[in-house]
Amino acid sequence: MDQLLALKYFCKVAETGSFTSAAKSFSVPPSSISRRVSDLEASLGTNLLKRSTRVVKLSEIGKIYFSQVSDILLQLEQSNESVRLYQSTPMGQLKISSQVSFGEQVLFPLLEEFRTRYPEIILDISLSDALSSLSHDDVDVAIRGGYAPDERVHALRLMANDFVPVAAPSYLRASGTPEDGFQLRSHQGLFFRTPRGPSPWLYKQDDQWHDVSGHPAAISNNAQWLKELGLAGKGIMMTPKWFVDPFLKTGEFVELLNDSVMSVNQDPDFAIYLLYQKPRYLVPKVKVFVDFLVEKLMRNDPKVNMG
Amino acid sequence: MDQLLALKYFCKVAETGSFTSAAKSFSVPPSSISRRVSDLEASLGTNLLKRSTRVVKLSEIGKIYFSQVSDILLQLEQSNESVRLYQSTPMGQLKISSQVSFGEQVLFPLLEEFRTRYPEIILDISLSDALSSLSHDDVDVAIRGGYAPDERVHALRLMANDFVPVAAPSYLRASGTPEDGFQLRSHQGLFFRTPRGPSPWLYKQDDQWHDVSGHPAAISNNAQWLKELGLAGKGIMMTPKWFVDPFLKTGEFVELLNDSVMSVNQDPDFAIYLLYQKPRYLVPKVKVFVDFLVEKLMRNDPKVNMG
DNA sequence: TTTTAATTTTGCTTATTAGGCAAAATTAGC
DNA sequence: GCTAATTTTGCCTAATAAGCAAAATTAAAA
Repeated sequence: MDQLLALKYFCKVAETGSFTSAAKSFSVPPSSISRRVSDLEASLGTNLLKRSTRVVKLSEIGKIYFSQVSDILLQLEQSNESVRLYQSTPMGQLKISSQVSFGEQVLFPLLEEFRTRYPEIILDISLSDALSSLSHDDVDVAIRGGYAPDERVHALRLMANDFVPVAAPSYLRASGTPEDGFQLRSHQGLFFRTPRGPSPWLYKQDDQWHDVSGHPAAISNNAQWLKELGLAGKGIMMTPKWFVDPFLKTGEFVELLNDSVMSVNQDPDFAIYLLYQKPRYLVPKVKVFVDFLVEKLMRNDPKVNMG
Repeated sequence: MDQLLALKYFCKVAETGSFTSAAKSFSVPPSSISRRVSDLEASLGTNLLKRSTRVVKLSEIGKIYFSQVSDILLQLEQSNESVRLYQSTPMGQLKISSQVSFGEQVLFPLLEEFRTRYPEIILDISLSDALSSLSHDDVDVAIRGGYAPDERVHALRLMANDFVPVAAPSYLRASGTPEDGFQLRSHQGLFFRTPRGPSPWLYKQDDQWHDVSGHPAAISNNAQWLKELGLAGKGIMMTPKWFVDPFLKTGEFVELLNDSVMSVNQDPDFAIYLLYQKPRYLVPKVKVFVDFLVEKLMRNDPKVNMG
C-alpha cells in the first residue's frame, strides 16, 4: 500500500469532511479515496472516520492521528521544498581543491567577487600540490595542472600551462642571456619539485625533445620561495606564464628564448584543468563556480589567459 | 511512486552505507533499492547519494534531507504506534448517554468500580430522556428503555423493563388497595411523561390490553419527583422495578397486583437496551464498557436483574 | 598495473496495486 | 416513505514495484 498517498487522502477527507470533495481535489474517482482510506484503517486496525452519507467525521483516535499526520505531511513537504531550493539556488559549502601556486596567484584574487556574487555559498578552499582524485577527496571541484583525467569526471581545459624560462635582469647581466635552448644547460636552475620529482627543462628541436636542465641552484615544492630566488637573480626558472605575469610586466623578470618551444612535459595535453564530478543532477553551487571560472579565465582576461 | 517506501529505502541506505545491506534488511533485491532511491532523486531533481561501488556516501543536500526525513519517519511510526496502542488498550473519552432515572439509579453506582478498573478511560455521562440516535449524538454507547432499534447498531438487551404499579402504605391505607387491574382507574396516578407523552397504565386480560390509567395526580418527566410524591402517599406509580427496588425492600413502597400483567407499553420487546455502533474495528474502551455492564447487570446481580 | 571480487545498475518479465467506471448500498432531508 | 447526494463494491485496465540475470563499475588485492 502506498501509505503516504493514503495519508494524503485521509487528511484531505478529514479537512473537507467528504470523500467526494477530496476526490475532486486529487482528480481521482471517489472510490480511490474510499479504498485508500479503508486500506489505511485496516493497516492500523482502527476506524479513523465516522462515515455517514452526508457528513464524514473523525473518530476520537482519528482526530489525534489526523493532527499528528497532517503535521508530518507538512514537514515532509517542507523538506522536499528545501531540496528543490538547494537544487535551484547556488548555496551550501563549495569545496575547492587547487594547486598551491595557482590558487595563490590566480584563484584567490577572483574569489572575493565570487563571494559577493553568491553570498549563500560558503567557500572551502584547500591548496595542495599532492595528486588527489575527486572520488577520494571530498571536494566539489579541483583545479589541476596536468593531463586530461579519467572519463567519469568533467575536465574543463581552463588555460594552457606553457612553461617559459624566466630570469631576473640582474642574473642575465651576471651570467649572460641564453640565445639557444641548449645553452640553458650551463646556467643556474631553480627547480620546482612535483610529487613526481623535480621538473626537468625540456627543449624541442626538429620534433625532438632534449633535456636541457641547468645546474640546480635550488629545488623546492614551494614556488613562492623559488620565485623570490629568481627575482634575486639566483638563476633561471621554468614557470607557467601566469605565475610570473606581473613581474614580466614590470620587467623584474625577463622571458627567455621567446621563440623556442620549452616545456617541463612532453605531453601536448598538459594544461590547467578544472575538474568536477558529473552527477546526474548538477548542483547549482558547482555550476555557478564553473561558469564563473570560465568567464574569468577563458574569455577576455589578458592577465592570465595567455595560453 | 511510493514515496514513503522510497524514503525508507533511502534512509536505510544512508544508515548502512550500502544498497546491498539495505536490500537485505527489507528482503528485496538490491535493484529495487536502487530504483526506488533513483526515483526519489529524480522526483527531487537531486543527487542525494554519492555512489561508488564500495562506499555510498550522502551528498551535502542528502545529509540535510536524511536528517529531516529520518526524523519524519520516526514521528510517523510513533503516530502509527499510538493508534495501535489505542486500539489494544481501553483508553480515551467514553461518551455514554442514558435515561435519567436509569443512570441515577443503576449506572452511577457501578461506575466507580469501572473507573478504578480502567483508569485511562475518561467517562463522559449525559443523562437525558430525550430520544437520541447514536448517529446524531456524539456518543459511544447509549442506554435506552424501549424497543429494539435499527439494524446497523448493536442492541444488547440488558434487562427487562417490566412496569409494576407501586404505592406507599400510607396511600393504600387512605385509598384502599386495588385487587384488580380495572380498579386502578379509580385511583390517583403519578404519571411519567415520556417524549411521546404521559405513559398510560395498561392491563392485560384474556390477551386484550386495557387502558386502566387512574386520575392524574401529577405528571412529570422527572422520575425523582414522582417517586417522592409516591413515597408521600399521593398516588399510585407505574414504574420499572429497578427504579424502586430499595424501597420495596424496606416496605416504603408496596407492589400492587403481583400476578397481573401490567405495562405502559404493548410491545413485548420493551426492555432496557445497551446500544453501540458496530464499527469495523471495535474500540477497546467501548468493548470493556459493554462487557462490564453485561457482567454487572445480566449475570448475577440480584438487586437489579429482576427481569 | 593488472586482476579480482564486491557492489551497483540495467533490461526484461511477473506480480502487485492503484485508477477508472458503473452499479449497488446507504442515509440525510424533504 | 421517497428522493438525491454520497459512499461503497465489483470488475477491469493501467501503472508500478518486485524479481532475476546479466552488465557495468570500482576499491582493494596481487
